[in-house]
Amino acid sequence: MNDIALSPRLLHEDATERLRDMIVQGELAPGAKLVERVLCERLGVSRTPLREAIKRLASEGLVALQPNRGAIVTPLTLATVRETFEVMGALEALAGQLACRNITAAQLAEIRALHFDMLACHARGDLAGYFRCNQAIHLAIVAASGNATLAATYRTLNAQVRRARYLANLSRGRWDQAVAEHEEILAALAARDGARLQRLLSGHLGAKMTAVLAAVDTGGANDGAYD
Amino acid sequence: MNDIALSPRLLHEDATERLRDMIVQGELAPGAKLVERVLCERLGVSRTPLREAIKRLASEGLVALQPNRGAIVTPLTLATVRETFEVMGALEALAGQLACRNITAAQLAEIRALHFDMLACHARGDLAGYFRCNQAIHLAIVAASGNATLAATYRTLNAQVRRARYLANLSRGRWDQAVAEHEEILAALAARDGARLQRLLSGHLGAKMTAVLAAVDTGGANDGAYD
DNA sequence: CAAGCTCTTTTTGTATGCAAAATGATGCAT
DNA sequence: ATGCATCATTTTGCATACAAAAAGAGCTTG
Repeated sequence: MNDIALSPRLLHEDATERLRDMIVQGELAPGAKLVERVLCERLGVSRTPLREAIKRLASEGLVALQPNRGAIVTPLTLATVRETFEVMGALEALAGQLACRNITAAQLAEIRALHFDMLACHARGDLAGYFRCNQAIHLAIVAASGNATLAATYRTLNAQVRRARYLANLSRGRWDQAVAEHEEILAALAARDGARLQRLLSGHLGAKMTAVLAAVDTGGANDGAYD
Repeated sequence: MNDIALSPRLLHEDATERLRDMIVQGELAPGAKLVERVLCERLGVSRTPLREAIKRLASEGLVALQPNRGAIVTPLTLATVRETFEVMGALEALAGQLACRNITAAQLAEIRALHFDMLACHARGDLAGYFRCNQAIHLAIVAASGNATLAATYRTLNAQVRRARYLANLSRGRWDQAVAEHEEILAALAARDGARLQRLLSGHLGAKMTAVLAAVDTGGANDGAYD
């Protein structure tokens, strides 16, 4: 009858997700050593699934393996953040172009709804909520491209950028600017203007990168990851 | 004295590489089931490092995990091949743009040398050699971008495309065309004409995709993966 | 003969044990 | 004290043992 089998959660998958979250949220700081015994206790699994999780995260670039010396959380350098933004910019530009061809009315409506949610958060000064909406919009555009490989690649790189969020905050000026950029992005998408959307997304990502780099560089109170 | 320690090869890294090669070269066909005991014998390792290797390849997209039912080699569908080409096209375009800014004289000289090697293979009708040179050129351009994240992402996706090589061959007409395109690419790179290089690489990848898709679709004797 | 049931075998997922490498502590000589 | 050799401890890497799930064989029943 009930074929909606709750997928039998495997320990190593669970461990992978939780460990990834711990890294993205900065609970495990960049450069921190991953001591197997400690993480086993914290996650309540044995070393075998934990080690499998670590190997997966290594392939995602969140963890660096050190032969015979375990693993560390990948350090977040200015160079890698800039590199990641460059690649994500190209991917989002492509996604925008494809989305203009492939997006459905329902998908566009959902993005528009998320856009207004985002405006509401901005008006209230709710930065955390704004961040969630913003992420959802970008992921929705990427999903609307209809290219699953693109979406998967984007998500993997995005994890790297999200880590920066916990190192810096967002200036009011940059925040306002980001919202204005989103207005234009939505308009271009609704008009199915692929070339324009591509330019806007590229510029948007570039500005975001500049903000994040400046924030990270000054060890400062700025977080471009919100826009 | 001798600190040049020959890196102590770890079994799981070795297993990862060999398993990846087996998949890329089609020794393990798309959709094939990965039976742990069999692979352990073939690779001469126990299940622990083998399973770690499988997890890594899962994150690279070469393997699909099936909870409680092991893993299979990711099927190669037309859709995923097309998707992968689309993403790689965007990445190469970005790489070309960056390479025009960052490439060193030595790097350019090496690419030029590879280009002539490639012409030699083409003249001799040495398809395998041509393929090697061609891959080396594209990887060198990506490397010359100076963006390591871009290079790593590119390599991961490239593994997917290389699998198609073992499903199809390359027509003479397409081969000649590809060589002509490479002439233009080299010229644009030497002239540091980023915009033009971007267009050329995009078009080149697009043509390659068309060739591969046609070849794969007809189950045919065509292999765009060579160009 | 098809469909379903039970029992066996195989395969996967996880925990644990053991050996090698790395880390840290102790003592010694300078 | 400082540098360094030696030894104990810890940690990693790998193999294996055990349990649960899936796959398969053979029987039964409609």
